[in-house]
Amino acid sequence: MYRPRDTRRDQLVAEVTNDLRKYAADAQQVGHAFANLHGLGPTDLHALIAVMDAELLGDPTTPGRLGEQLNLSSGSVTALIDRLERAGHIRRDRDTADRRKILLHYAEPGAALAMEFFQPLGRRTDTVMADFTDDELETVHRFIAAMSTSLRQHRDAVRAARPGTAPPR
Amino acid sequence: MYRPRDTRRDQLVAEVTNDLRKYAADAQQVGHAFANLHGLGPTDLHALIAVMDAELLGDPTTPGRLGEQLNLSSGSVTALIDRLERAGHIRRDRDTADRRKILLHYAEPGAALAMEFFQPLGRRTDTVMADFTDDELETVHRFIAAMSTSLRQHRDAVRAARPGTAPPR
DNA sequence: TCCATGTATCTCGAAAATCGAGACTATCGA
DNA sequence: TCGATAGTCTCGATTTTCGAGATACATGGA
Repeated sequence: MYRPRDTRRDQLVAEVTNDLRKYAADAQQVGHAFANLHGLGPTDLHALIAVMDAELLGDPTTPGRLGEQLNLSSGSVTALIDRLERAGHIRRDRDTADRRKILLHYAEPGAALAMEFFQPLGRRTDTVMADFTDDELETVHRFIAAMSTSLRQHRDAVRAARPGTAPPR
Repeated sequence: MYRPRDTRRDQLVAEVTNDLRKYAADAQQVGHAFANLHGLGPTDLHALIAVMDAELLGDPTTPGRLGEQLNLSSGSVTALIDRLERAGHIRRDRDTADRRKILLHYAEPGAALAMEFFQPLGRRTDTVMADFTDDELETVHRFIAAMSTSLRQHRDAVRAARPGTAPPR
């Protein structure tokens, strides 16, 4: 079978694949920088992001869900939350509806630090986006969203094949 | 000053920003799935990715560089490499040019597992890319590369602002 | 050549994070 | 009300990481 190589198409696919890997690595580095600045371990960083994400979506996490996301045992989650609460990054609130649950909220000292850290980054990314037309951003949106979907499908397929890990909820 | 809200533009920017965050989170989940499948901790996973990346670029890492990337002390790096070597994922080779250095290579049992895991994902992403024209992929490439650059600039700016070492955990 | 200095990795004891089974409390359905 | 279940926490054991030396090789100058 004939497989054309070195076409523009091949090169583009390779470049985009590479871009994605590099982007993920760079994002991680930025996270690391933030964590180091505030004396946080890698787990603490991921936890903060998860808590913030959930709160932005209007659906605060609980220790249980956090543990699933980060693949931590319940004991580790308790220790983790203790740490973050002691450091002033998050706050525990009991759910008024189901009083077994604890809702995790971003607390003030930490939120302010995060703002200070990420605001300059936001300005940079705004500048980048200014170089793209609406239609181009639409294309980017379509692409990344589709890639995300692929990732999730792959993850679910893998989990289904080996029922060792927690299935999706 | 008048700031238009809810324009298509605003919505696009918000969507893309959200896409990027979600993509990073999904990629992380996939990594987690792989790690769980093979009994690897989060550090081990990052280390494997770094080793593989470096090798693909034709410039194998060393324990020292790995420690910098993962923010690990030299002692932890040694333990980490011991672990991965014992599990058959990587291999130590002494550099013939500078015999103080150790070059880290992907070893066979681990490489095969990674292939098996990621090949289906590659097929999925190929399918996604097939839905985009060359020009669209070019746009995506330009966008992600520019975003990566922003991330690195931000990271460097932050590092420059706070020289010296990270505060203690 | 020889020595001083610097770089790269490893050793080892102490500290920290994580695990996992069990306890405790709250909720929900019968 | 009672039993089953869900969500979180406690605590001892295990794993991972830290960080200060120790060791080995490299490099440059006297």
